[in-house]
Amino acid sequence: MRLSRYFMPTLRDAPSDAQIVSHQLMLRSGLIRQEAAGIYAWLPIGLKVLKKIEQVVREEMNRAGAVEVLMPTLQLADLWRESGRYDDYGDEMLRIKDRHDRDLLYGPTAEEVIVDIFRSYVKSYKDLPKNLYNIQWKFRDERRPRFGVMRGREFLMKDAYSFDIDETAARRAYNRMFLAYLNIYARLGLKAIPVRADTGPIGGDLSHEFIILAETGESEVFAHRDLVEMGAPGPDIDWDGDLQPLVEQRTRLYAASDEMHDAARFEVEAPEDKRMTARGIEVGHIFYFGDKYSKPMKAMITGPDGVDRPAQMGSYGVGVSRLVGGIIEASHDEAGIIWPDSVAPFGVAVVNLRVGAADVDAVADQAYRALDAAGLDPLLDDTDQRPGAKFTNLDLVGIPWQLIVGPKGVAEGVVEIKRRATGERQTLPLEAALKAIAG
RNA sequence: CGGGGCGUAGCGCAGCCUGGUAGCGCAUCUGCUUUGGGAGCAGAGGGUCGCAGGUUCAAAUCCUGCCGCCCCGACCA
Repeated sequence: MRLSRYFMPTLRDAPSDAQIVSHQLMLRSGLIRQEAAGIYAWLPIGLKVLKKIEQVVREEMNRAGAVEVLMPTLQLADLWRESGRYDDYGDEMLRIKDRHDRDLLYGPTAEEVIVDIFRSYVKSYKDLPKNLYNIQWKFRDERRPRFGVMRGREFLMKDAYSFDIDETAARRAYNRMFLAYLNIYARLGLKAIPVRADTGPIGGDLSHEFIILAETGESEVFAHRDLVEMGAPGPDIDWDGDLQPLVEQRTRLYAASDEMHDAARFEVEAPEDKRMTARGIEVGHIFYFGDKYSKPMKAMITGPDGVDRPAQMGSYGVGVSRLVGGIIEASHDEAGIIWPDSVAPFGVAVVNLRVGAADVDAVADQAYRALDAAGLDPLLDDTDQRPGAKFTNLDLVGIPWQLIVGPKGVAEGVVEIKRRATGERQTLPLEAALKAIAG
C-alpha cells in the first residue's frame, strides 16, 4: 500500500475526551473515530488489526473443534420471552420495533438464537458434542461506556456455545475452550491469567475469566507466579484426548481477581516469593451453565437409553474489539503503539526519505516490491512529509519494522532498518535488510 | 443510576468572573527556501461560540430549560 493513496489520519494531539492511553493512541493513530458514546467507526488500520485478531481467534477456535456460524445482530424478542430473559435484561438491552410492530432487539449475546438453531436440527446424542461460535457485533446499552473500545456499547465479540449430553462431556468441552483461550492470548503476544469466576446460581467451579496483564488495567489480579510463566499449552495437544491434566495444572494454582480474592488463602497456597499482584483487563469469560437455556427452550436430546434430556451447555466469550485496546494497554511506549507482529496493521513500512529523487525512489520501490512478494504486507511511505514527521507517525502507529531509504544510504549502497519494539537500528545493504525483516 | 466536570475552526486551548468588532497554537491551501526524528518565511481560507428560550440598546459572556460528551462510584466481553 502506498501511504499517499491510503487513509491513515493521525493526530498530533489526542482529543480531550480520551483519558486512558489505549483510547488516546487509537484516536491519534487513526484506528477509530467515535460516533457516539461507546460507538465507534473503524478506520482502515483499526479495521486491519481487528480483522487480524478475529482471524487468530477463528483459527484457534477451529483447531479446538468449534464450528463457525454467523447469527443476526437483530433478534426476535419472542425467543427471549421463551428463555425468560426478555423482561430481566433491563435497560442494557436495545429494544426495537419493526414496521409490523413486532418486538426485536439488538443482540447483547446469543444464547437464545443458538439454542433455537440447535434445537431445530439436533435431536440425538449421536450428533454430540457440538460447539458453534460466531464473531458478531453485540450491543449492550451500558450505563456508562468508557475507556474507548474497552467498554463500548457496540462491540465485536466471539461467542461460542457448546452442547453435550451430560455434565462429564460438557466439562470436556469446557476444557477445550479453556486451553484454546490460552493459545489465543499467547498468539496475540499477551500474558493471560485464568481466574476463577463467580458462577452465580449455577454453582460449581466451571467458570473462568481470562485477564491479560497490563499496568493500566482496570482490575487487580492476584496469582501464583508459576501460572503466569506456565503460558499456553500450544496448538499441538490432543484436542480429543483427556485435557483435564493440562487444565488442572493451571487451575490448581492460586489466581483471583479482586472480587474473588481471598488473602488468607493466597498466603497458604502461594509462597511469598511466588505471590504476584498485578493489574489486568478481562478479555474472556467461559462458563458452564447446564440446562439454563436448553430446558426452558426445550432443546432436548435423546440419549442412548431413549430418554430425552435438555442439552448441557456452556458459553465462551472473547471480546475481540476490546482486545484491540487491551493489546495497546499491554504494549506501548511514549512514542506510541507497539503491535505484536501477529496483529500489526502492516508488517513493515518502507520509508522513502526523499520522494522525487530518482535513485532513492528506485531503491524504495525495489524494497517495497520484494517485501510485498515475501508476503509482509508493506506500507510504502511515499508522502512528501519531512523525515521527522514520517518517523514520528510510523512510531505512533506502531508498525513493527521500518526500512528507511535515504539519499545518503543510497549513495553508499545501504539502507537502515529499525525494529519498533526495541528501537534497535542496523545499517546494511538492501538484500541483507530484506533478509533480516523477512526472516 | 448517584456524584463531579466540560461543550468556542479538523485537533488542542484562551476569552466568560467584570456583556460592547471571536482569538492563539497545530493542521489545511498558495508561493519560495528547505529535507535523516513533527522546518522557516510570506500570504490565504475556515466559526449560526452544543440547541432553544429569556434579560438587555447590545449575549460566547448573565438567567432558565434541553441535548451531547468525559471522569469517579455500583454492574459488565
